Amino acid sequence: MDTTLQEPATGQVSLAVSTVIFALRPHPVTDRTTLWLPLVRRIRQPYEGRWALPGGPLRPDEDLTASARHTLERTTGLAPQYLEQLYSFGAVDRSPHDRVVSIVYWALVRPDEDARATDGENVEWFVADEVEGLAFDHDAIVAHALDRLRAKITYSPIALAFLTDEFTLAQLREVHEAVLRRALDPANFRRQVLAGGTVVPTGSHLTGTSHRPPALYRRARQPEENR
Amino acid sequence: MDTTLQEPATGQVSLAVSTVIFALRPHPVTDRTTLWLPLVRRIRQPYEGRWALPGGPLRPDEDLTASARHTLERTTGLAPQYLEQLYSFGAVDRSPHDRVVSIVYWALVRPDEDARATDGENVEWFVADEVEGLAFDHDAIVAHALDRLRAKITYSPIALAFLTDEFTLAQLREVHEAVLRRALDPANFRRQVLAGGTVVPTGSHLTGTSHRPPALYRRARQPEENR
DNA sequence: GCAGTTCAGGTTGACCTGACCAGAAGGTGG
DNA sequence: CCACCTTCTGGTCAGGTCAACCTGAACTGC
Repeated sequence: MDTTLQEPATGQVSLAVSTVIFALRPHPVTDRTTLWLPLVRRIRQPYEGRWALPGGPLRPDEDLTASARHTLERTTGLAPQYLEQLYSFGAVDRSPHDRVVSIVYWALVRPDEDARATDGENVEWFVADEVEGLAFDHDAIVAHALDRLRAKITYSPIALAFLTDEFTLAQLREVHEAVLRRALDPANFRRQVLAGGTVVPTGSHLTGTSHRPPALYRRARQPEENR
Repeated sequence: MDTTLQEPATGQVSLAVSTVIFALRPHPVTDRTTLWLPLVRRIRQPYEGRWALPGGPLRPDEDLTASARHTLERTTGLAPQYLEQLYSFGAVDRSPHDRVVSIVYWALVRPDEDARATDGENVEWFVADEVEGLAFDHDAIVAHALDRLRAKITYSPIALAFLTDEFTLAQLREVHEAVLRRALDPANFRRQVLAGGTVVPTGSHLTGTSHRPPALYRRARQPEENR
């Protein structure tokens, strides 16, 4: 239960659900859009004062995803656009003095939601690739989530979860570039995305730019959502 | 805890570890090698008399993988060649009257081990694609495990976990064909496998066959094992 | 020695990918 | 109004991958 442990359930295994929440924001130094995630400062032993993934104990009347959703609501005030189970961590020594198995979810937050997000108590956002020294085995969990996100964005249209309903191909490409941390050829990217059939043009164009107005796109009827 | 539930821990969430164990055996009708898995007959309510995945409660002093290993030992008497976490299932209504979260692993067993396997009590093997009517949500879990196996065999050398140390490319191809349920071109398969660099020729050949003796291969130094 | 079977390697064409080029279509500043 | 800049959008081209097919090699059994 990591963040809100009450008493050490001696001899018993307790179950927690934690969530790695990703959003895209400009990097404080380079100003390039990068992955951020919210962490919660621990106010109890063990690891008091250290940063940890948001989470809490699983309530008996609550589904796993519902628990992850509550965590998201509590820390960011948001309903996630995308939520998926990541992995379950259960090494006997991952928490001192008690035995905690954590089922970890990961979520993607859209920037428009992110803007109106309200940070909960003791919540602070960090650049995902720069976090370290977290409580428990959460460093490894964050690394695992980053791996999964970077792997999945190459074969799945999850990048759309970072965008609003209408977007330009340049914005979609920017999401990919931020996640993969490398530049992509605009022309090739365009061809691949359109061939995939996951987005369709709306017909209208974005105006007010200081260059040729780009076409707007919308996600196609999503045949399969998750996994 | 699915198989060995003692008392309904009222108001509490209990944690079980179950394992989907795959082995290759000839199909009883077509005689083609296909995927089999062992199931355990439930001797208690709920679902008394129904078949279920082998598993048991997680002990406080036991890692998740260790628990899955014990399950494997108990039901088949074997140490698995390959063991990986599949998914965690935790819907509130997946078990009547009590709340059970199951962390599910999947394992691959080599045929030579399989041959000397001893089936535990109330254990019986079934053709993986034909099981249905299992206890709890185990039908869905088996389907999930099959999906994962079929997806992963296309981009990962896990097929080797179904083979002994030395093998011919035809045997390796037979594993792929059994899992994917379709024939593969021998020449193309050969090229892909050799290009992948996951197997190396031993130099010797298999003799005693009624045709040209095929070369024997061995798995290369495995750089990354799991995941 | 011949038939049958499987191994092992080669060829071909379709397709995908990344790198690159060039015109189109807007705004901006003089 | 016009040169210029930026980005969008479509096209080409070389290299690699993959499936389908073909052919010779090597062994056993009759």
